[in-house]
Amino acid sequence: MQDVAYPRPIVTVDIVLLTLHEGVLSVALLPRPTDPCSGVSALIGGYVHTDEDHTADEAVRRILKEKGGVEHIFVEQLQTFASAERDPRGWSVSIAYFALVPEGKLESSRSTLELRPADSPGALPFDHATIIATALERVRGKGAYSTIPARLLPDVFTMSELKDIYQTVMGQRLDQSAFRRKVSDLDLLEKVEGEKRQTADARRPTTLYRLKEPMSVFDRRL
Amino acid sequence: MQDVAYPRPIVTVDIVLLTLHEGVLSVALLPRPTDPCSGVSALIGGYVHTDEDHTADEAVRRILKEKGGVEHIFVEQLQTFASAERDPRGWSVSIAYFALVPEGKLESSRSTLELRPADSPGALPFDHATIIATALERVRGKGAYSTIPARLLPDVFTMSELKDIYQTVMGQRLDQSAFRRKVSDLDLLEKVEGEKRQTADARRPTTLYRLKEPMSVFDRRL
DNA sequence: TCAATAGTGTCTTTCAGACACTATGGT
DNA sequence: ACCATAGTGTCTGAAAGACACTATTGA
Repeated sequence: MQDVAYPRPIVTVDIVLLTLHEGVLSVALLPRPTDPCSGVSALIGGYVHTDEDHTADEAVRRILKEKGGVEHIFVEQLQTFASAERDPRGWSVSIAYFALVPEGKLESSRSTLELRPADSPGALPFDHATIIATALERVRGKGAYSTIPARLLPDVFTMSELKDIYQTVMGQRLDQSAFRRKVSDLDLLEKVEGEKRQTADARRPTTLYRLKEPMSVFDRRL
Repeated sequence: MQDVAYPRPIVTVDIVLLTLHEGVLSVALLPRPTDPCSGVSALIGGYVHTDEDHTADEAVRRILKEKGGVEHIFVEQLQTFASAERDPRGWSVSIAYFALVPEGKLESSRSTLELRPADSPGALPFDHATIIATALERVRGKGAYSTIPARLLPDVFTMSELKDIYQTVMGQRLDQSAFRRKVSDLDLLEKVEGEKRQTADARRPTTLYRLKEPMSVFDRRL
């Protein structure tokens, strides 16, 4: 590490905030307030504030709270996109993250956020379309081997809802019986007392569950 | 993205260059030429040269060639480490990569590089120990589901050597029969004509193979 | 009692792991 | 002929996927 002569690149974080909207895995976008592509919908993101953010993760949590109105949600680093061409302002580094939020938690900020299907978000500035595609790939790839998809559900949910979320995220049908078997073998859930029926069209009451661990990875697939 | 007032962080890339040395998965280190921790062994890395490197990947390839004397090897982005504390120079971003190289390709630069067991690299400056641990985790986690470990072998190798590499990387014994079956099911290899025996102590001559694709990922484990 | 989901049981196929076996050719 | 490695065949158990079956209760 010699030469400190090189100009420092711009450093931002960008967040692919995913939620389930009308049964479709969707990404939350925000109109850009400033400068390049002002007013155009783009990923939630911003500069790292070197005075207040100790880490990039903290910058992400701050930005999610300030600009997205959400906190205490699942966040994971995705990949870093760094090149001379991705931003008209010059050499830039985007430390990209993805985050999952149950739709309910977005209610307060629904007026400012724009939800688009994550599969086909339409045209986006910079390389944001690529970042979203990468996030989807990660979520789908890791989904079957982790409790990540469950982070799109509220804290308490039914077994069917859990199965449905996995089906939606993975984009494939799952067998109910096998799903139950695997979930209980893996010992991921704990029952919530005071069981009651949830979905309007269920006749028989359903057991409600909650995740035991905030997040777990396994090597069997669900 | 408002406020451009915030000072820009330092941006570097750091590379966990792994190879097999005396049967042990090892990491290649380089004495730091300058400033903080000058002379101390650390990961191969450097500043992004915003004038000549178009992307972070290019910076990595340049640095591997300049400082490690290797090129045309497997490289993959690992994770980005970014915080106010990881470097005494201030808020810094390290875009970390890992790379795999067959030991033979290191010969020319063996005099400058220091090889240490990747599992226990000893004390290292900054957060480099954490970066190495993260790289190992990735290589081991992804190893069983990809041809990544094969990148530690020369282009041409025997089935036994391939199995041995997987065993070493994964740190567990594999069944010869099952390994052969899976590798041939997955259709990863092509035979190399002019087969000959390689390892000194083999009686019967062995078929030599080469990877069909530069890199592939599957969802069965080897 | 019927509709609709909750939840269980079982069969078949596939794969992993273990291990015994045969094949080869340099020494 | 020996023997260490190359390479094959087979058995067992676990898990995946498919699907039929029973259970429950509001309407």
